[in-house]
Amino acid sequence: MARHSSTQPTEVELEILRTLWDQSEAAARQIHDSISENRETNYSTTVKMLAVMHEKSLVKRDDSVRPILFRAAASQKKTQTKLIKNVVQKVYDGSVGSLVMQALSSKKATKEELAEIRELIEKLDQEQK
Amino acid sequence: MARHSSTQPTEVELEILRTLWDQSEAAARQIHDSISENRETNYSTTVKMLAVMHEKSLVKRDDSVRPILFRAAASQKKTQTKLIKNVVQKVYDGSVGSLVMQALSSKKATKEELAEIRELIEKLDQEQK
DNA sequence: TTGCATTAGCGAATTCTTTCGCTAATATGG
DNA sequence: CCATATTAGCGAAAGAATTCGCTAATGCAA
Repeated sequence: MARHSSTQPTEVELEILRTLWDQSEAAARQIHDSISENRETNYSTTVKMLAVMHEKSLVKRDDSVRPILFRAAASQKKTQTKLIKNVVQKVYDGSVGSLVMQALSSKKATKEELAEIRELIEKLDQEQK
Repeated sequence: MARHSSTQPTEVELEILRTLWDQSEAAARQIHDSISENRETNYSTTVKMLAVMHEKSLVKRDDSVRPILFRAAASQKKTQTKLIKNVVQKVYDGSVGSLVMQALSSKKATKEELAEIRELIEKLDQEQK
């Protein structure tokens, strides 16, 4: 039955989740309109994906109301963390440092971001002592 | 024909690429042995994957020698960069800073890594001035 | 209520990835 | 050179992810 235990969201699923994180709660129609901005797709498809995602417990649905409302089952942060861990594992052999280095040098972060990161590093440095 | 223009390697393809980056050049057999450590799979499958990857131009092959030797078509760094950009785009709305912050705080980097990162930040800071 | 529009659900088709059996080609040791 | 093992290639099947047509259910406005 629950054939998808440790469910990494797929491409389309992620797009749907993104709009849900944005809107916190939405009906199929809104979700569809939202992802339609990037991806040419059919309302039916969106509805189906929502069904699939509900199967996988990626979304929760409130069908006590019409139209049915959807929410992301996991927070954006949690999901991101999982995805990152996955990438780090898959392409950086588990070395977060490498990922960070490369991310930083390949695409510039803003000044503010850099400052923030620097602070974080101070803190981490302390902890490690 | 070339139906895969901007080809993100898939799961298995990545594993194969990883061993190629490691060994720089290898025959199907070696590659197979290498990925067999993690993934239960068949020699035929590996050979087929190599064919597919050649189709997609993910690997180059030298068939002037026997056994045929394979190389990754793109460097590890280039591929990693693409993958990161992709993730950043998909899950962080293009904000490298967010990715870095989260990566750093979710999984600890080593002391050395932190030092390195700190240095990099100094440099980036300078450049931005 | 009735008719029309929107929402929901389902099964089947499509596309992409991964798998493998089977055969052919090539190398190797005796 | 022959027998046997290893390597290469191919097509088809199995598995996912994504798509959509069609129908059913529900809502809404006249």
